[in-house]
Amino acid sequence: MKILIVEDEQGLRENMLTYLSEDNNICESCATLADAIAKLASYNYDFVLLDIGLPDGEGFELLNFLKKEIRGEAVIIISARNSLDDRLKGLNIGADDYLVKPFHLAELKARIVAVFRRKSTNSNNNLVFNEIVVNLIGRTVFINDVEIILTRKEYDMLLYFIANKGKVIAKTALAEHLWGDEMDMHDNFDFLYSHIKNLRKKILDVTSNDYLKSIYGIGYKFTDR
Amino acid sequence: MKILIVEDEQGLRENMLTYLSEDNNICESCATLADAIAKLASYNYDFVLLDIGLPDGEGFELLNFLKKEIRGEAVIIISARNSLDDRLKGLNIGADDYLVKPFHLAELKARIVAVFRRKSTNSNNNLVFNEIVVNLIGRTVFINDVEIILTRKEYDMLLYFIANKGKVIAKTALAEHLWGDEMDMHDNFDFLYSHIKNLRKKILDVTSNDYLKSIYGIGYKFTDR
DNA sequence: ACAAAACTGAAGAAAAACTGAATTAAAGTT
DNA sequence: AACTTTAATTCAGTTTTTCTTCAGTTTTGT
Repeated sequence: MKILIVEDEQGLRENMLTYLSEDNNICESCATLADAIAKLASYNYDFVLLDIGLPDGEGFELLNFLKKEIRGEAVIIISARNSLDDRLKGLNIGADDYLVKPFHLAELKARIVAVFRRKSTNSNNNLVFNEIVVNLIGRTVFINDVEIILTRKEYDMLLYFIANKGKVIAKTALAEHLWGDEMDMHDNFDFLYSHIKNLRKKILDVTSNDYLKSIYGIGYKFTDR
Repeated sequence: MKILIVEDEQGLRENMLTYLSEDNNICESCATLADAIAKLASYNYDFVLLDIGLPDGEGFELLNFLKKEIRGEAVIIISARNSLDDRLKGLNIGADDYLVKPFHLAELKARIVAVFRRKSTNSNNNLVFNEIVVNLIGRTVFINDVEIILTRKEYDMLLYFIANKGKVIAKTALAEHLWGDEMDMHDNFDFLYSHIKNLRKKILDVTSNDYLKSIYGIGYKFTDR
């Protein structure tokens, strides 16, 4: 999962960054609204963890920005304020959840999983696409009730594909989602090809359906037809 | 937004009706399953706010009805029951959100907006021209429900044609759109002809209508007559 | 009927994608 | 901390797909 942390309290920010990164998420962080908007303009994230009280404005402004652009990022508001008004304001503008400081990092993690699950429309902790079942909690994948063992990158890739099933995903977008902005892939997608190949093989070993379609010159599409 | 409120508690029903109507929604209400089904049969709504405990049955039945009919209405369940089982049941059958009584009307409103946003974000972006349907998200093209597979140039071309349907498009304009201004095509349009030919063939294979008309000396026109 | 424009199929060139194996890096163990 | 195991990345060679070119054919407007 690719997460942007917007929080000006340095200690908390770094704690979140460390904690969530340990869980194999691609995390980036910043401390101001301006930085956040800059990052959101250039990259796609699955999640934005958004503090309300920021040095250069209220987090709500960012929420408005995302709403106007009709973006897909899930937003969890993090705030010391617990009034009903603030909660409603956040939810009205389009936040997916609201977390009041102080909180346990474990709870943050649980909420991230819950929101992601809800966004993907299904009920329990599983993300399902035909015979493919991804368990978000255990990071396990079952296909036709056979577990397939995936590496980190393969798992993240599959999750991204299933979350975007049916959509064409550009190689650049995929690479960016998996590696963040640190990766400089000047026309070289060898590392991507390599993981794609391995994931594809593992899926094909237990399925006759080639879900992972290549779109020549563009990227990939995960679909059943 | 057109909203149907299904709730047997008179006080709550009228409160919701008043509150949501103030917000420029068209609201109608009823108190029984039977009435709700009658209304849904005759009118289209954007939203159904559905109480579970009704005098003549459980709201879940209505949910099943809607699901079987594959209707587009968003459903928010309203219930005094807060058990995980009930929540899951509702969400599994296809509700979009679940609200536990008692609740603030402001929160109801926030959820309606949130669900609407989620729904409209997920809706696919299609470009349609007669029997030709181009799905921009999936980068697919269906003609009479048959998928035709296009290369990059062909797809871009078709998109440009449909975006400019009925208009005459000069070859130079088309070439510039597909290759940019760096292409030096001094009177030689062979490369264009080649792609035109291929696209035309793929369309003609599944249609009897020759959409792609040549305008001698000028270019092309994409039209159905 | 003529010349210009448009079309066609096939072939070669180019770009993109894939593969297996080797190397390097990271994670996990004792 | 040294060692083992696993995963990620790089690389060179191969295959696939698409793009472009070209020579010959057909259509079009005058």
